[in-house]
Amino acid sequence: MTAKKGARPPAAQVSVKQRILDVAEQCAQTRGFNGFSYADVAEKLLCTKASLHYHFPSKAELGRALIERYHRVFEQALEAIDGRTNEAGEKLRRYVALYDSVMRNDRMCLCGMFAAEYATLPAPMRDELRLFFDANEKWLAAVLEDGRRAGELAFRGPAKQRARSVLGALEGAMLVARAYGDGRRFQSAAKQVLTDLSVERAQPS
Amino acid sequence: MTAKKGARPPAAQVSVKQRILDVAEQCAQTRGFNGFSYADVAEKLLCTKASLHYHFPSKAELGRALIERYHRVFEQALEAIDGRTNEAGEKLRRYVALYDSVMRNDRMCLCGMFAAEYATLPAPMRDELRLFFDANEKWLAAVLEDGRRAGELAFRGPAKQRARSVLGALEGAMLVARAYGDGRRFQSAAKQVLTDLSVERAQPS
DNA sequence: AGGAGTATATCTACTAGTAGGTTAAAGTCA
DNA sequence: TGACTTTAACCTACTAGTAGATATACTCCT
Repeated sequence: MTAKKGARPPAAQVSVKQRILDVAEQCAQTRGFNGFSYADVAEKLLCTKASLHYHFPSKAELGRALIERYHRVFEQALEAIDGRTNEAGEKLRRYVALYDSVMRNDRMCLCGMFAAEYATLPAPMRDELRLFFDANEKWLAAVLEDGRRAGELAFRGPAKQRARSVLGALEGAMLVARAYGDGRRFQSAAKQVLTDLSVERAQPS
Repeated sequence: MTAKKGARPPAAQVSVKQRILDVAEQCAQTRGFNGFSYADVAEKLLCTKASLHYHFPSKAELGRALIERYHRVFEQALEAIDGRTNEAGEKLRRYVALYDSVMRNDRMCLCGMFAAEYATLPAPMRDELRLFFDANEKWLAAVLEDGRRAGELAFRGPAKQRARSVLGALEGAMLVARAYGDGRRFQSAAKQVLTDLSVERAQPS
């Protein structure tokens, strides 16, 4: 342990919470919400369970905070994409790259993982989870609609529905790929999602 | 309980195991492998945990048996499809209907659920799980390849890769749809998967 | 036909370990 | 001093799994 006893400077308060979330997030993304415990996090952080309970009184609150932060960071990434390009195809490629970076860290999307455990989640986590998916679908639908209008993308039906199936396809590709420990499975599926949306459907693979 | 003590006729042995698997399967598909316990199953079956351990000594063995049976039943369903039609598009529609019936029972695909928990599963379950996905991909790839050759389906790249992305898209669509308790989300995504493969891409959705 | 023996199936009662969570005391620092 | 943070020690509930008793039924032997 780096410091065995006592308080840290108040400026460090944020940092401690962040580090707890960092470790809990890694656990949650690899093992699921029901697959890790306060004891697991405490061990990795070299602190006691009680200390964790000080910052996050209940596991439900910890889980809710995990989704909230994940959502926030993701939203910032989407804004960054919007600020970097106006081309729909490029936006989608960068969107997929976000998922790909998760896979490269040997993780599953936090919210995809939690979606599987949905029936066992406390209500606050469920609500927070849907907000994440809603935001993803909203952003995707806007990109798809703009891309179609600009002639950059081609697909049929409402953009909202397309957005949902794109999101589902990416989450599902991660899900299965992880059972094979093979990120290429995800990448291959992701590429097909993009190809299916592009006007010039010509890539041989 | 109908009979509190003692043995049942040997013919009942199979039936008891089946009933245990039935209940455990329902639990696993709704709550995940880490989301239910022997106690949960025992309560629903009106028997004791010890009785369950008699039939399935460890939870790992119970889980393995769950996947094995699920795989077997699924394989039979695929054979039934093969025996009923030779048209690739029709086969795919019936394949999707298998997933849809799972959703209609308010469940997630057993193996999709377990895939999320992959990192926490005992080795025998992991192996059994991959066999299920392998079999699905193999069947799908054959249908896709045949359908393309017959001019019934249109897609680019290796059929095997397409099969994987179709499987992933369906699993992912279930995953997310469950968070909204809305089977139509799955149905809409599934329809798009089929449309993307059909030669006459014309449905307005 | 009547046991004896064996296999099946279940029970009660228990173990060791882990889950999330609480308490009271104490350390640390502005 | 007083707010903040951490700790040791504990609690209750639950986890998978085990031990041993017991009830039933089938089979084989006399």
